[in-house]
Amino acid sequence: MVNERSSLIDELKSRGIRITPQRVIIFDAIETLEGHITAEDIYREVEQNNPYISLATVYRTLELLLDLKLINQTNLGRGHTYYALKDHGAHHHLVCTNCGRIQEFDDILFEPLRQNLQQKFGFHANTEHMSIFGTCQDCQDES
Amino acid sequence: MVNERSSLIDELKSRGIRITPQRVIIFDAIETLEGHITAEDIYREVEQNNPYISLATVYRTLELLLDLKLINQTNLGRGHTYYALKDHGAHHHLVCTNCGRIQEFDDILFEPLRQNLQQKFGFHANTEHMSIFGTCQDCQDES
DNA sequence: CTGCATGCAAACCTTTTGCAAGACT
DNA sequence: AGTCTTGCAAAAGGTTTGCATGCAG
Repeated sequence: MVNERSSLIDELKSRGIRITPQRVIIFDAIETLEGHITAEDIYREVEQNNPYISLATVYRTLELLLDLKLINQTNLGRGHTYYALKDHGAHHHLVCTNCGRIQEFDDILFEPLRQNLQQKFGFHANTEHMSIFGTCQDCQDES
Repeated sequence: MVNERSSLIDELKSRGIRITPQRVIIFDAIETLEGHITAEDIYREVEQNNPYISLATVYRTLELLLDLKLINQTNLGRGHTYYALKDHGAHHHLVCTNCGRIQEFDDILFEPLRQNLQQKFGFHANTEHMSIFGTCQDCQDES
């Protein structure tokens, strides 16, 4: 019943954490969906393979992955929490507050600011997953 | 019953929007509290002057101010929505994910990144209210 | 006077939790 | 076998909404 495809599974196994069918299916869904997704997204994806996984299990699995620091958690908008695999690489998001579109940008652009914050405030910015709100090109053109 | 102190009131009046005692009190609270506050913060502040304003009215007033683009809305953590007056000046926040402390930093530090985003992606970053998560000096020293 | 705003309480939505039953190792 | 995980349903927390009443303009 255990599917070896997922790198998350190996990770859990190596830490001696129990592998269940539900977890395997949820991991698959997370890896299939990519990017930042909600618990609901995962639930809907999972339904296609196994209609009997409960939303509570999705949340509990996400919590597990958070504890293991294998995923990130972000609040991009109202009422929804978004999750993303960490090995997705250091990158940040430009969230258009008009159309909702999300673009990624590389961590390197963030480096100067990060250094400044470290120097001036002794603040160590978590550079793994930042979200910047604003207006994207298309929406600027429209107005 | 109308209190002229608030700049928000003038703003609403000039747009022909109805001024009510509740709105006046809520505006005062927002201006007194400053910074990013939750609906609950406002509600508690308001209680001191007038115990009979309902939470629903606070939310409806915040929605009104959002529509008029007089305030910003942000999600700093889980389950809470934060609001801030836009005229609070351009500044950003360093949120320590360890101790919860919030420091402000000036918009000028953000300028290089903003220019980069504009050039490379045509993305107009909303520079009014950014939050960066990380670890503050004190928490780094502890570990 | 008329329409918009308010208060109250119920509805909503997402997320969390208690508990008994079931599965992994 | 023993412990951890799941499902279900209920609870929780923040936010929104319907409706009758009340007030601003």
